[in-house]
Amino acid sequence: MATEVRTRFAPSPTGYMHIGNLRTALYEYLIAKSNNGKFILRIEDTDQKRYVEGAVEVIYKSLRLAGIRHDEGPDIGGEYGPYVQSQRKGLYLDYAKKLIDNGSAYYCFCSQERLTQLKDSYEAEGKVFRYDRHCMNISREEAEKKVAEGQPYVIRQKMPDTGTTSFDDAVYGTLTVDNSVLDDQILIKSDGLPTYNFANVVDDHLMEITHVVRGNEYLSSTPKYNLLYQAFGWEIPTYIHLPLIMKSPTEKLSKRAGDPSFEDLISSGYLVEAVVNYIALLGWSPGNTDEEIFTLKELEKIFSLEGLSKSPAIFDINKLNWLNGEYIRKLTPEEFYQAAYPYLKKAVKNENIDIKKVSRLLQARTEILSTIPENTDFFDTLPEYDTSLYVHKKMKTTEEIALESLKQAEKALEDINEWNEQKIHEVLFSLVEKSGIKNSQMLWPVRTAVSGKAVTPGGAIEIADILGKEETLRRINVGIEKLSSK
RNA sequence: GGCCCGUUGGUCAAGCGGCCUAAGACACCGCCCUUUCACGGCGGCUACAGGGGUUCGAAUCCCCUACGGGUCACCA
Repeated sequence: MATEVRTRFAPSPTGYMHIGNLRTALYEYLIAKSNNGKFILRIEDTDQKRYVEGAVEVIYKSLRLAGIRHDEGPDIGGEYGPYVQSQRKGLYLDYAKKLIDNGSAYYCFCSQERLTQLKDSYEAEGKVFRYDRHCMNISREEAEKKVAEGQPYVIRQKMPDTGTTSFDDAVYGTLTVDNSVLDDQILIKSDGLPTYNFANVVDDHLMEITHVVRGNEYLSSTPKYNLLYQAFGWEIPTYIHLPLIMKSPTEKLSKRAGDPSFEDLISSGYLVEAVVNYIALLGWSPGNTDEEIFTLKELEKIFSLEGLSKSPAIFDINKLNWLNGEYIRKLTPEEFYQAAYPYLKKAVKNENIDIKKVSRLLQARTEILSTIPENTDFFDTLPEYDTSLYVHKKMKTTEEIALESLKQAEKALEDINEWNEQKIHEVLFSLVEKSGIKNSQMLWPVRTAVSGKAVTPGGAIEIADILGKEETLRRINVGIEKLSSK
């Protein structure tokens, strides 16, 4: 059997699911699934200084929420565990030693101070920093003696002095760099833990990862990875570097700048499916089709590497809004009601209001759930408004006409026994017919009176129905008084 | 700054040498529907960064320039 495709999402637990990270996870998942492969979750917590309480839970939660299910991971196990790097600590040192054995790495005892000085002097000369290999020629015996004595040390990768290193990337093609720009990077830190770069290579190999998918900020460190694979004699995986997600042409999307995380988007009224769909389209295109609404299941079928783009994509909230609206309209009324309920409850506390009816009015008019309270608060309390609201050119209304219409409406509405949309409709329209005015000359004033707003979800009749007879008449009366006192 | 990558309308993008006087979507603007708003329908607006090649022919290939980004840690 051909080797199974295995991808991995390897976040470091920072307590925050960045949109870019989520997209990386999504693509990794999709690459695996579109090839009937496996998607693995591995936690990269080799930086102890950055440890954040509960951060791993955020990762689980976000992935679960997004519907991105891993086949192996710390929480569910698998044949290649453990899946947390800090729990694999012992293993990296042994691998680093193998590299020392074959001459691809060496011990280094340089102090932070020396390194800092070195860096400063390079900087002063305007040169790029490269470790000066001060420790490279320490003999193996001497080095091991120092280690045995307990001297702090790191292990560095020995880069070739001359020549070039090339690697293939599935989206960027073949890339070549001069070896002279490669720094003898640290593999094992003085705390004994591996650096990200080293742990990554070792774990990806051990976990038989076939496709290494990551953000394009890793593009320039990839030659070092290749050299590491070669030094071990391991098979080089397929590299897939993803273009960045930007907030503007010149700024990255970032937490520090206050850009929303996945959870932020969800809690501000975006639907999970819409967000997932949207980010799938940031940096990837399904190709020659006009379709752009896809479920995760559909994406699992159609995703392909060819659609990956090389250039950065700007996160466009407008398009997300639209897509979210599309998803909202696709919900059944009941599903929408469930989703809208918490937002409705924020604005509409009056028990007499049938929020289910409000919900029905809202579904076609809502793009982001969080806008619901501001659009429905008038059901609870009639806002203060100016009589100029009654004047609308296109509706052909003036304050005089409005006053007259409201007076007629009030009288006619009072006679309704069975208060429902149909009845209200009949009454109001017969009024229109009787007085020979335009529909709008009756309905605009009524809508204005019952809502106190220029824009509302639903029209006069729907709102009156929801408000109930008593409240409707009360509000119409308020309107009459406002207009009469002018 | 060195190295690496990128550049189709405001945004996401199709396009892989002739089908391109360049798709589709979002946004924006207009019209229609309509009791407001929305939904829906119809239409409009804007793009191959610039310059050189290669070729019968270039958005597509090559080079240069400009601009943007990434990266140069005992962070990931």
